[in-house]
Amino acid sequence: MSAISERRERERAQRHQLIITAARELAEAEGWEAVTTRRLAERVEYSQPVLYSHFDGKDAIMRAVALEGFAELADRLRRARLASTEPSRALHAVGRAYLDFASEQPALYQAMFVLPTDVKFAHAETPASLRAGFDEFVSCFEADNPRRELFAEVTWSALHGIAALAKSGRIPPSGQEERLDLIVTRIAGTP
Amino acid sequence: MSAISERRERERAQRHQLIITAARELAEAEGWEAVTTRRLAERVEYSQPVLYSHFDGKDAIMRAVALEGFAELADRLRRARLASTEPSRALHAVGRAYLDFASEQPALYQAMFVLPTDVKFAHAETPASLRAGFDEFVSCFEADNPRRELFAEVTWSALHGIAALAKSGRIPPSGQEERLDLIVTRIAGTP
DNA sequence: GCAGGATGTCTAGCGTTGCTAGGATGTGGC
DNA sequence: GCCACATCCTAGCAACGCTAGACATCCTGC
Repeated sequence: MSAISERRERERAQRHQLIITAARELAEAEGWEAVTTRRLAERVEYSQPVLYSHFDGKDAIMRAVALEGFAELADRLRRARLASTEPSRALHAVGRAYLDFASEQPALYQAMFVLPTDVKFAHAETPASLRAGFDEFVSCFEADNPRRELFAEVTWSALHGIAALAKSGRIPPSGQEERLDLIVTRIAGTP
Repeated sequence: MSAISERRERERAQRHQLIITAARELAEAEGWEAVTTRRLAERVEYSQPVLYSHFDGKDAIMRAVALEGFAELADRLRRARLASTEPSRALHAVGRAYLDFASEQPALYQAMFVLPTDVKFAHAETPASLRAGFDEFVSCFEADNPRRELFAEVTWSALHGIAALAKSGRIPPSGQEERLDLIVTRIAGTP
């Protein structure tokens, strides 16, 4: 109520964000398997139990990181789509932005789309930013296409496939551009 | 050298396979996170250190399970391709066989294509069965298509994308058939 | 100004993980 | 029959996620 408790709440929110950022940086630097509650606590210069006063556990921290990623991804996809001069190239631009995001921040991408999660996808409780990111793909298809949601879903899935396989070393990371071209031209039907 | 040591070697090989099978069954029943060295040892009715006399650690066991999966998958894909009467439907048949494999044995699929691995893909040391599985996709495209390897790679990646996202609950598992249709018709170009 | 209560943080510890050292057991060869 | 060797198990290590309970600190009301 008082100014004091307001200040405390503010500090608490800052620390909350500090934990998320630290977890994200640590994961990006050394992978999620290196993100232990002990190391994370040391990094934010608090003891372990403090983490549990902010989050329900390690999974909840990863969830918070993923949510941050959804918002950033949606923003990048949106800007890529709007920046593409001709609409026929929009899907290509969005696809490249998606792949860039995945390769530039592999740990973040992993938390969002690979690791087990309880975030709801395609559901009433789906985070708005996640839905917004998906809608960027949908917007790349003609509004009168009754199957545009399906097209968007499959395009996204295909991009996820090459992103995931490239990250884990199962396909050479060098050919992503060629694969993107093929996916876009074949699925969007714009040769 | 003697018959006795031969028998011992035979028993050892049996136990080796027993460990792999037990790990696979346990993973399929309760997920890989439930496959601990203790539980696995209990299941094969030996003590923990015995596992380490056969494998270099838990990762090596998962690797052995994955290798078994590669052979089985290649076999299923091959039979699906050969069973399809018209060549134009071959890719569809192989794709469905791939998705069936992934959904019927999710833990096995995960060890093969999702979890971190040091198995070499698209490399000189690539296991023959893995290469054989990939070649089934390649064979679905015309031999005179100079980009058939790329087409196969992208088709496989797209199928992996929908398989992985469906398994982790990120797309509804119910629409796989529709997605398969779209991938095959758009990429193979056979409407 | 000072006691009382609430809030916040830490130390210490529990059960489990992957993995390993060293001792006990039992078999094979001379 | 005895020694040497191979095999296997008990016991333990460090690190993991997570939590209970003690300690300190700060705000409130008299």
